[in-house]
Amino acid sequence: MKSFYITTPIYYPSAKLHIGHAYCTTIADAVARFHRLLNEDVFFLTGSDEHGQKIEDTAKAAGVTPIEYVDNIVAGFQKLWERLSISNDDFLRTTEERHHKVVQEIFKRIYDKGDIYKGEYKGLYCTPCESYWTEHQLKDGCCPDCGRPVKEVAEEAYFFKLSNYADRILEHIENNPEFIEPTSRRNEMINFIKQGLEDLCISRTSFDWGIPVPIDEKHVVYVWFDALTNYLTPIGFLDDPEKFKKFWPCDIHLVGKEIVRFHSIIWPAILMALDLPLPKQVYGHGWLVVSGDKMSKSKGNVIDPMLLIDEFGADAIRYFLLREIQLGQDGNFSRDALITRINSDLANDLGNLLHRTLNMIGKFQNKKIYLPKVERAEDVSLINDAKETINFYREAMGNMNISEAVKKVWAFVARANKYIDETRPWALAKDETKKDELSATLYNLAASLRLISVLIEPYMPTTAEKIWNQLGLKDFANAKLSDAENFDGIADGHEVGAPEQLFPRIEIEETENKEPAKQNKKDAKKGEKKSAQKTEKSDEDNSEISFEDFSKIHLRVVKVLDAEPVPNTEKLLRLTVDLGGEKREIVSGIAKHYAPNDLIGKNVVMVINLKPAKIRGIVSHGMVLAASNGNDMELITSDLPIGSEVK
RNA sequence: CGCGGGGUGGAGCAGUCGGUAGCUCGUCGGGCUCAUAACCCGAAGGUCAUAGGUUCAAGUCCUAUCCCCGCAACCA
Repeated sequence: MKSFYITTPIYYPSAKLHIGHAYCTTIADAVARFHRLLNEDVFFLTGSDEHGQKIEDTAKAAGVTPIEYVDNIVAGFQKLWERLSISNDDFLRTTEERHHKVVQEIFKRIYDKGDIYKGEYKGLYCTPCESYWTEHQLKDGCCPDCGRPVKEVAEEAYFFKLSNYADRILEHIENNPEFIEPTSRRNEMINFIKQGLEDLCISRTSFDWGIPVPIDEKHVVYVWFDALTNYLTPIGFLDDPEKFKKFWPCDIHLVGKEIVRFHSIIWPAILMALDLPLPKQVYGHGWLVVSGDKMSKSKGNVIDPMLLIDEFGADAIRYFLLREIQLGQDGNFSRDALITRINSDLANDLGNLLHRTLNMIGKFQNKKIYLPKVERAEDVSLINDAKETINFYREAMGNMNISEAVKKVWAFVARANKYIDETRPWALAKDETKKDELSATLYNLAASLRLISVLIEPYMPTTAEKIWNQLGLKDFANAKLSDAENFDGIADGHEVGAPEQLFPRIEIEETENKEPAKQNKKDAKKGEKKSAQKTEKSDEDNSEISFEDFSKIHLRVVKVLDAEPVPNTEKLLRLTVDLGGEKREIVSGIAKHYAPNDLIGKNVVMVINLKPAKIRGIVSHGMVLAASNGNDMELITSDLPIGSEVK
C-alpha cells in the first residue's frame, strides 16, 4: 500500500489561531483526505510549538506556569481542529516527553558528528529589559522598549554548522525543481543561499522554557532545532523503525510563505547532518488578506475561525478557503464573497441539485431507482463528462491544484443540472411510453450525486456524508473514489431517502430604504456591504454603555506646544501638549495627515486619563481625538480655552 | 539601490511552451416549472497599469517608468 505523509507547521500558542491557520490546516486536511480516498496509507500531522522566551514571559504575565498556559491555549487549537473536521492522525506538542527524547537524541548525534560546536552568540542586550535586539530594531542606538542604551554582550551558545551544507542544499534545490513550490519561492531561496549562510544558533542560556541541551544543562535548545524536528517524532524516528521507514521522507511540508526558508534550508541541513533523506516537497502557501489588508491585531481585522464556523458551518468555510484562494498566492477573505459562494455554489447549485433529484425520484418513482434500460446521447455525454471530471480531479489534487479541482467538480454539478434540463424528466413523467427514459434520467442523476459526494469528501466531509445518506447509501466511511466512479454501482430498485436542505440560502437583510431606484441600485448595495462589514468588526461597540461609563473618559481641550516626527517612522508624531498648567508628551499616528508645523498652536481634544503606553520607546500619556474614515483624518479641534472640559 | 507580492470587463480572480483573452458573481434578454426567488440558454461589457523593445505573432519575453499591498519596524 502506498504511503503518504503530510504536515502543517506546528503553531505557536502565544495567541488564538486566526483564519490563516485554519486555511493552512484545511488545505493539508483536504490533501490528506484525498490520498485516503485513493486508498493510500496516510499520516497527517499537525501540532503546537510550545517553547521559548515569549511563552515564558506571557505565562509569567498571566500569573501561571508556562505549561498551564500552553495547556489552555493548545486545548483551544485542538477544539478548533475538531470543529473544522480536521482529520489529523496525530497532534504533536513539543512539550511532550516523546519529543524531548527526539530533540536530545538528534542534538547528541549531530554534536558527536562534529556539526555542533560551542561558540559565542553576540548580540545587543538591554539588561533591564532582559532582551536581545538586532541592530535593526534599535531606536537611536538604544533599546526600543525602554530607551536605555544597550550593550554588546556575548553569551555562550551552541551553533549548528549550517554553512557547511550551503552547497549541497543549493545543489538539491537546483536539481529538484519540485522540491520548493511555488517557483517564486524557490527562486527566493536560491537567492538567499547565494548570499551566504551563517551558522545557526541553536541554544540559549537566557531563559529556561525549552528542552535542555543533553550535554550541557545550562542551555536549552532554541527555536527551529526544537520545532522542525517535530516532523520526525510521531512517525517512530526513535521507537518504530518500520513506521519510520514507511513515512519518511515526508511527501509534503505545507507551510506559510514566511517560513519556507526554515523548511527548505535549515531543515534539509539538519537532515543531511543526520544522514536522513530530505522531504519530497516544501509547499509555501500564500496569506489571507482581508479586503486587501493583512490581518493584524492593531488593525482589528483578525478573523476568528470559530465564530465563522458558528455562523456558517465548517463545511462552508472549508469550501470557501479551498475554492476561492489560489494556493501559492495571497487571497482575499471577505464575508460578502463567502456568502456569495455559499448561496450560489452550495445552496443553488449543489444543494438544489440534490433536492430536486430526490424530490423527483420520490414523486415520479416512489423513491426507487432502477438500472437504465435505455441509453440516449445525453446519458453518454453525462457519463463521459463524469469520467473526464474524475481524471482531471485526480491529476489536479495530486499536483496541489486544489482550487482547480474544486472548480472542476462544480462544473460537473452544473453539468448534472443541465442534464435535467436536457432530459426534462417532469415531461417524461407525464408520458407512459417514456417510462424507461425517465427511469434512466433519475438513475444517472443519483449516480452523479453519488460520485459528487465522494469527490467533495476532502473538501466538505460532513456534507459529503449527508448527500450519501440522503441517497440511501450505506457505509460512507469506506467509500473510495474507485467505487464511486462506476455509474452503475447503485443496486437495481434501490430506495433513496427524503430530501433535506443541505445549505439554506443566506438572505442579506436590507438595511437601507427599500425601493432603490434602478440606477442607484449599485450604490445602495455598496452601502449595504459597508455597513454589514462594520457591524461585524465592532460588535461590542454596538452594546450600550451607561452615562457613568462614559463619564469615566476625561476629555479636555489642550494646546499643541510642540510636534516632531518620531524618527524612522511613517505615521508617528511626538506631541507636547499643554493641559492648562500641565505638560504632557503623547505619541500619535497622524503623521500621514498632519505636518508638525500645522499642529503647533492648535487646540485639540484629548483623552487625558488614558493609561500611558509605550510606542516605539516613547511613553505616550494620552490620546488626541480624530475623525477618520480610513482615508482621511481630521483632528477634533475647539476654540475654547485650554483646559475646557469636553462632554 | 533593503526583501517580497501584485496591477487583466462593474467586483473577485485564472491565463501553462509566446499563437482566437477566460472563469465566478453581478447586469440585461429569453427558456423551463422537478427544485432552496432555484435551474438552463443567450447577450452586453476589455487601450491586459504606462512607454519603448524583441518577434511573423506579446497579457505572456526584455528594458524603463508609474501605482497598490505586505514584511523588516509603528497607528492607544
